[in-house]
Amino acid sequence: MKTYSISEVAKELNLTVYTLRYYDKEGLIPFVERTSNGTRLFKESDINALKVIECLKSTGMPIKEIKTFIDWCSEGDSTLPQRYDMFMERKASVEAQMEELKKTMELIEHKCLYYKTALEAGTEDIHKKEKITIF
Amino acid sequence: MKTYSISEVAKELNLTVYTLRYYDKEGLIPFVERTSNGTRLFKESDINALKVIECLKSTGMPIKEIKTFIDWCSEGDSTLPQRYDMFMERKASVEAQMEELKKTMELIEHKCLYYKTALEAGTEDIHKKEKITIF
DNA sequence: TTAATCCCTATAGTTAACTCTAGGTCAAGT
DNA sequence: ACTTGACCTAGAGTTAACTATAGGGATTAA
Repeated sequence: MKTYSISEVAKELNLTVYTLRYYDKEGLIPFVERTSNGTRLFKESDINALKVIECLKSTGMPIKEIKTFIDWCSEGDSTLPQRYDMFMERKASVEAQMEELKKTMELIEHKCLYYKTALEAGTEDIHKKEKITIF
Repeated sequence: MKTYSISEVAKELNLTVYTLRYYDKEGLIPFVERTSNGTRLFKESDINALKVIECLKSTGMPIKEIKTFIDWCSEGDSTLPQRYDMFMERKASVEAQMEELKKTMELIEHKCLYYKTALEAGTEDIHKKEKITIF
């Protein structure tokens, strides 16, 4: 079975070797095997697991909570309910983040317009006259 | 003109007074006036400015960059191009974040399904048989 | 008038998530 | 034989963004 070195995995996932070792130290990747002298050997499935970890991280989940999930995975079928709930919570969280981003986008787009108009007029005063000032 | 105390503003914006004083120290709200003995008096417009600051923060913009923007605002019309460019960049960034979140959501939803099926079957092995394993 | 409750500053401490350094092992190339 | 360049651990350092503490001033309620 093909394996990858830590630096190959780092490159593939746009992480540093420091980060990967840090994840290991924090218990996120206990399944990664080692050679007799301690060198980590990453399997394809380990890289996939890391992709899930990165996905969870991108939802804003802290590393400690991700570790809890990894621990559940190691414990087997008895933790299926917890893991299901966790992903449902993540889903709700991502939905909320999308809503937030939408609102943010509205304000940002408003400001883009605000500054476009001001730039064309050469002065911000145009908005004071028009009473559309926000800032 | 009506003014607000730091704790009123904190409550309104779901921040702490610590955070507001920290923002002040970092130069994000140089326009907030003071009484003779140093107590901050927030105007309605200051609260609106803080809402814009929170919006920028929610796009992932670091406080130092927000300060740069605030400085530009103080400098007047000569910095309109920079400010316009900044908001256009923010817009692009938020668009990218939305794309990212969408991809994240796909994986999360996939895992929700994965665990729903496993939960119904009582075991994760169902996926090993069906070869839909991801993790 | 005194106690509570707000406000202030300066500065120290915290937390998360890295990021780096020192010191060492091991395999491959010259 | 020796240098280069991967890899390793333990532990120190960094950064951002708070968060809290100590010590003090002003206003208000009893």
